[in-house]
Amino acid sequence: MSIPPTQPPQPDRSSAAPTAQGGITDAPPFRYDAKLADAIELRWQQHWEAEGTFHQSNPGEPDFEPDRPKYYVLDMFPYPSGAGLHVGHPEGYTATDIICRHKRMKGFNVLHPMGWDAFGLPAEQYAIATGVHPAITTRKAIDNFRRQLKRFGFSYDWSREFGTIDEDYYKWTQWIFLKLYDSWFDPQAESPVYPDGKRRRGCARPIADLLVQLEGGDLRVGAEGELVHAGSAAMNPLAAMGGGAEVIGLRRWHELDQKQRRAVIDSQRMAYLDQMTVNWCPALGTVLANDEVIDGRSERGGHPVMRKPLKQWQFRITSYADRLLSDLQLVDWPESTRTQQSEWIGRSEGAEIDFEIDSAVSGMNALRVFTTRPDTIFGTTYMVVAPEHPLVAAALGMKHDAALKAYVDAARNKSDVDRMAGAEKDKTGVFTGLYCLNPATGAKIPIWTADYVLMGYGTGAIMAVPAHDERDWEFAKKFALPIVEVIKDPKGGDVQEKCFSGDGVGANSSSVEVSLNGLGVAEAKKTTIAWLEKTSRGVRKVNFKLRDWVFSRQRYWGEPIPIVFDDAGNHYPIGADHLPVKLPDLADYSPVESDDPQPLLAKATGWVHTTAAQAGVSNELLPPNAIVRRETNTMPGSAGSSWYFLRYCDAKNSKRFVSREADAYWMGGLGTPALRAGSMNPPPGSESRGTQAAGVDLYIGGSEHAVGHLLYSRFWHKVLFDLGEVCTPEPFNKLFHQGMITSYAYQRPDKTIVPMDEVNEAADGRFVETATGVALSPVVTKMSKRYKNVINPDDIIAQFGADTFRLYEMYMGPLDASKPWNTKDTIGCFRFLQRAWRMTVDEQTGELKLAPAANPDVEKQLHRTIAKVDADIPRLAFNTAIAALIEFVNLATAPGVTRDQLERFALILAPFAPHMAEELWAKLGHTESIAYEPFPQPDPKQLVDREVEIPISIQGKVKHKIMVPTGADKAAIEKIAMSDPKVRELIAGKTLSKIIVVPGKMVNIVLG
RNA sequence: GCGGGCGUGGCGGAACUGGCAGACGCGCGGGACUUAGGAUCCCGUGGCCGCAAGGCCGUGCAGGUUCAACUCCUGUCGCCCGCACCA
Repeated sequence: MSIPPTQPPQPDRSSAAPTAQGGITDAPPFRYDAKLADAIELRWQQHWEAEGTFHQSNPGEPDFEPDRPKYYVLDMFPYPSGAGLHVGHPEGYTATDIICRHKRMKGFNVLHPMGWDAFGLPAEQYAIATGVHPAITTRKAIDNFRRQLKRFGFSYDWSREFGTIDEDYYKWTQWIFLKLYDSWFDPQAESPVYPDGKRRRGCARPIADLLVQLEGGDLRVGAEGELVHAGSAAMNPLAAMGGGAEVIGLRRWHELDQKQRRAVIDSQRMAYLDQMTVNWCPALGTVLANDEVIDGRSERGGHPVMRKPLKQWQFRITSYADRLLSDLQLVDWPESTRTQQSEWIGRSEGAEIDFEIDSAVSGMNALRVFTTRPDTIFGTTYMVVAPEHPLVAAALGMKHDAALKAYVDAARNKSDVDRMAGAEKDKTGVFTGLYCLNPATGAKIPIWTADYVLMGYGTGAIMAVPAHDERDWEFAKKFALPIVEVIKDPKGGDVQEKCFSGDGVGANSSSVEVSLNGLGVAEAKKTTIAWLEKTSRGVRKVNFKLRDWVFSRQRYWGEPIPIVFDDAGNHYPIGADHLPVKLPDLADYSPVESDDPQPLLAKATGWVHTTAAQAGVSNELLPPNAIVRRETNTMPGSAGSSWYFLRYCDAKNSKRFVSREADAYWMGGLGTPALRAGSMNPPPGSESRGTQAAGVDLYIGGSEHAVGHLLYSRFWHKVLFDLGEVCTPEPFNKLFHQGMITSYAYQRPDKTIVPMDEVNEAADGRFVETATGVALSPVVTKMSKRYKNVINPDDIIAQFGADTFRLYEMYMGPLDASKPWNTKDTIGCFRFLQRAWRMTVDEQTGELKLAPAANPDVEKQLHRTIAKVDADIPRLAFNTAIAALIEFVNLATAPGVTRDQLERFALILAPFAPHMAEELWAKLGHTESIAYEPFPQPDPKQLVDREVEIPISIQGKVKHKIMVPTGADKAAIEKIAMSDPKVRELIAGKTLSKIIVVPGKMVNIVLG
């Protein structure tokens, strides 16, 4: 490193210059105002950039320091929009920057990268609106974001920067897609070893392994193409149901023809192509994932979303449901986020039960249902199937029923908005004309169809027990179906009046085969399932709400899916050595608004039609000159963000998506050799729940990603872990969500909101609408263009500088709380920096002015401040750390600080206000950046006083205070208290009942 | 409806494991320096009573546990976030 400037840049103040507050000033030349802050900050930002101060090398690189422990701090990378940075971005980014700067000073190798989540719908839509190619607008937005982030002085290692739209990057996104394409989930196999030393059951394996097992005869193929273990134990319990051990239609691999074999393999892939009902948004011209649909409307734009059958690429995330759920226990995440994920996964235990159909329906003799309440089977008085259930189509095929047909058609054509609105309204439904038999009672019961039963969950059919299920009860009441009580409410409620879904005792539940009478719910469930399994009428079953991840989008601005098709519609992967499949240029990339999905890339006809050799398909799969058609769907926005944290570890690698060494070091959690060998304790501040799962040490971002991004990333990471490509089962060890920064807005009495620039503040502090004079009340809302209450970070930096901005956002309140921005309050942080500056720098000359000798009170307070800041930073309690810094300056201003004290103060200020800290550090004569100087240690002796003041309470109320020696025991304190004249006076003439002494804390005297 | 979280001065917030409620900042009041101040500095600032000393009240509301409750328990009201016919 070169010698940094020791003189501050001389700002232009030749004439009366505007101050931060815009008035005319004759302020001294070295006053810390907006102009000087700007000069200092730009000077240091240029210096850091020129010197590569925050470049962090990887293991194996020349200047890598292997003896230091590692710490990987990740921000959720931004989606660069044309609007530029929002004040919400720097909130999380400042927090991580403080952590990183602190860790560096504590001797860690710190990985702190930044990049761009740049594919996606908004850029495409903006491009459509303006007619400019999304690549151009996106690059421009990235440049602006980068400029803004650099202006905050964040200590990113910019050498690792990339965007998801970079060919070097999406090449590997496509490579991961192919990894998923070329693997299957083996429920019998065990995962690689977790950091806890154990393996987990159920693991992704290469398709090649599946072929070996099929060819070797270990696996056979069932009637419906499912895999069955040759050892007779069915992999799919359903296959064993009904047919007993002798499974009909079990075939060996060599008995299958080419087409059948392909179908079996393709149906096992982790990435598979299948017809499914999708969320189709006609207005956006694309399919959306479940988490992109809010209340039946698109998350972006709020357009209606329809259900539509479509062939789509999907990921078998459901096969990981169990591990995604149980591994949540390994990570140090907010409770609310873990709860959200586990509810999204939605595990429920119950049984699948076959009800014999008591009507002649061709090809169907049983109706299979899923229930979590098998214990209520005796109370089943009717059945309900979803309108899309095959049984309904069968019923319609047998006999014309106008009412039934009308109902089914209506349900099919309903958008999700309408169907969900139905949830609020009455139950609807139609009798199908079919009956089945209750296996418990033998009673003949009707089969209805109703849209409150969803085809996508369970088997799309339920056994209705109106006595003990709220929804069934409502339906039964409406259609006058019988309600039979089979669980006695201990409180004696009447199920004809109100359904009872709590725990109680079985009743009316006895047959020749089984009796549940007198059993509690849990016991009755067990008994029922045992009976069902014994009589082959049903099996224990676990269901999940989680659906497979739909991965096809009909958009332009996304990663192409590296697949081609032959004439017969068979798909083939593109060889890894032919990646990336580059996104072709399109003359016209506007969407085709249509009820019938049209991928945009189909317009690139020259690109779509190619040969196997040109596309890069292995000639083992297809002859080189075979005519093929490229996949025209693209990947969703969540593709690139599902693994970007891995790329940062080794961003320039052209051989692998991340080198094994870089992954092991940065993601491994036990990066330091000494730590790995157990010869060193983890450094203080690193003790989290973590290293059970390892991964990124700290990940900060918004809670809106609690299910989408954070679940998808976990899934990809687990597949890569199972396939041996990465070394940890979880990507993010500690997760933290910053709260939303809101803003004030003004509300009329009718609750409508007035834009900020149409509001006047009256002299008495009340607010009125300028146009009407109507009185308004201030409310806290999301920042929004509509309310004109959006704060632009550039404006704040221009007014106060980046150090003030950083301090203010961290000082507003707890990091995870939602807080209102109040520009007025920023002045407090600005004044703090100004006072700190004035305390040590002569405002006329710019020279340091230091006290010749240390004031003991200042010294003591400095040690306490160091201890407080050092403890608060790892807790992410920046607001209280900053308060402590302010207190120190307030106390030290009058006596002044010595050179030695200023050094320590600059060091503890550095994580928060790095520019001023560097400036002071340089003024102190240092030639190296403050960034890697050791964080000061407090002297423990300075942290305790010889005497402490403790309160004396009488009857629990503080009446007096006394001084006692630190460490005095109960007896000593009681003696001091009782001999104190004031205390004697207070208790004179009263009867003592009890004296409670908490050493070092307080004394409470209880009178009789 | 279900799940999670939160209610503390005029405002943002602090208070570690039950032990002095209101740290720190904004705002406000007073003063200093000033031709001037929307700059800067100093003092004060939860409410009520009192000249003062001091007293009483006070962490959404109502109870409870405790020598002691912002903190724990029960009930209740309000706000925010997530999920929402998942059988």
